[in-house]
Amino acid sequence: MLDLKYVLSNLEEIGKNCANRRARCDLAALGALASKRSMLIAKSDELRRRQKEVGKSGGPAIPEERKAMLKEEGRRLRDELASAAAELESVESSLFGMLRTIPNLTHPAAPVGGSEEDNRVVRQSGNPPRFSFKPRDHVEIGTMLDIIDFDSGTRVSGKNFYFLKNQGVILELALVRFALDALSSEGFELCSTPDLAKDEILDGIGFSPRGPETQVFSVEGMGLSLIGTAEITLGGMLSDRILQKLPVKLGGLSHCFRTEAGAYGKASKGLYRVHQFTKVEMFVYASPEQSDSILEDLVAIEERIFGSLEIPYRIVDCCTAELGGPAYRKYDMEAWMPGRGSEGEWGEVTSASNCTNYQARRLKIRFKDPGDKGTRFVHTLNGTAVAVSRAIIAVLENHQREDGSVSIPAALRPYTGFDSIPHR
RNA sequence: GGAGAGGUGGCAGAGUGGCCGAUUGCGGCGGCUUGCUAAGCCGUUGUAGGCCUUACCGGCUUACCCUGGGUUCGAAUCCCAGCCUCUCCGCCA
Repeated sequence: MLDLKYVLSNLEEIGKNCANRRARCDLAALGALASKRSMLIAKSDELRRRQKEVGKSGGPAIPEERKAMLKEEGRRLRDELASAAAELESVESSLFGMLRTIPNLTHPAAPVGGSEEDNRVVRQSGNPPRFSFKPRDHVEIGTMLDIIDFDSGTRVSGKNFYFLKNQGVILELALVRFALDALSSEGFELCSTPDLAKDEILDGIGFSPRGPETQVFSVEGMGLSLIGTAEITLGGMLSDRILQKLPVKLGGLSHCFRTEAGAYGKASKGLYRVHQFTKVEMFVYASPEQSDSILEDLVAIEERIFGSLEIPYRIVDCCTAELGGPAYRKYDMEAWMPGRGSEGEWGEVTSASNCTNYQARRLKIRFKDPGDKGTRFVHTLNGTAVAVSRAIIAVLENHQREDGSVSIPAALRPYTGFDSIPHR
């Protein structure tokens, strides 16, 4: 959420930003609600002030007659206050509801554009591998090697669920451990997080837990939802706190659950778009001065991880329309997936965002600036270290051999304990 | 799951209907004292919203004593519900 005062005093900038981001907002209505809110607060404050005054002039030993008058006056104030408070509540709920739909400001260097084609490719590492045979996709490989079982997943849990089996299980754990070790050596504090979180936390991070196009599964009657990413739990971890030392770097392991509502029609074979996967996530609380450069650091870590896995990738600077609500700037990493499309395609495997103070404002995460009295909101950043399901696609498809077996990249072998997955 | 105790400012800990945004101690900050240190003395010290003023400083006001309701002219204080913590018992991966 943006700062209300900032929005009100920079209407033109906000309007332009909303347009760039393809977000709808009615700033005139917002302004009208905001002045109504100020008026109602002033009114309630004044009523409460008089109420206090009346209360104080009470006391135990005053004449009955005067007491009766005070009671009368007090009751009147109470009723007036109740109606003002009710009106204020309704005004605030529409005002803040509206404010929450306004997306974050945008980094001046982020490309302006309305669709994926407007994302800017920043750099590429490696080239798509050349196979002397027709490469298989991961669904075929996974089934052949008996390491992924989609049919059982569908029977037990429904479409877009899966079982990992045999070396597939070990591969998942190896990727997780590999990523955790990488983060640990980068100074991240490791966490394994809850897989469910309170709806208010989801909301603060910018996920809407309810509603028709929600991306998250909710637990009936509990006020809890299955998390779509550990960004939610890691960001919630320090909510309502005043931090002393920045940056705070957390590396979180969790399962991620997504409904993928509205994702019909997009290329989504096999593991690419599933309802549940395991992910190691980076989350950083930083000062406003640090956040730009930390975003670059996060991307560099992602690149080292995929570089070590010997997977060709490219980094894209996401355009305004693709940023989502909270991100100020976002870099996606796309890995080459030889089995995707007819001749292979780039597919998103990680994503790193700087959300500036957009999430921190709602989650009330501040820090003390030693130079300054008072507190300021921190900046939050997040980035994927390894999203296991998509990493498995990239590993299997890039390292496949003609007979269907898969060679394990050297960096991963200490974690798997085997150097290839043979065809059975 | 059952029984008890409790949740107050950075921390400790008073406060059982109006004099309480809250005694006091510690800590923090500023100053005095001091050859240095220790000690002592004086002062100061929460967060957020609204209005006004504004280059800056600031002024007025409201809210916040776990959360949400209620009683009352008036609630940290009384009542109800919930959450959390601690102790004991039971159950369990």
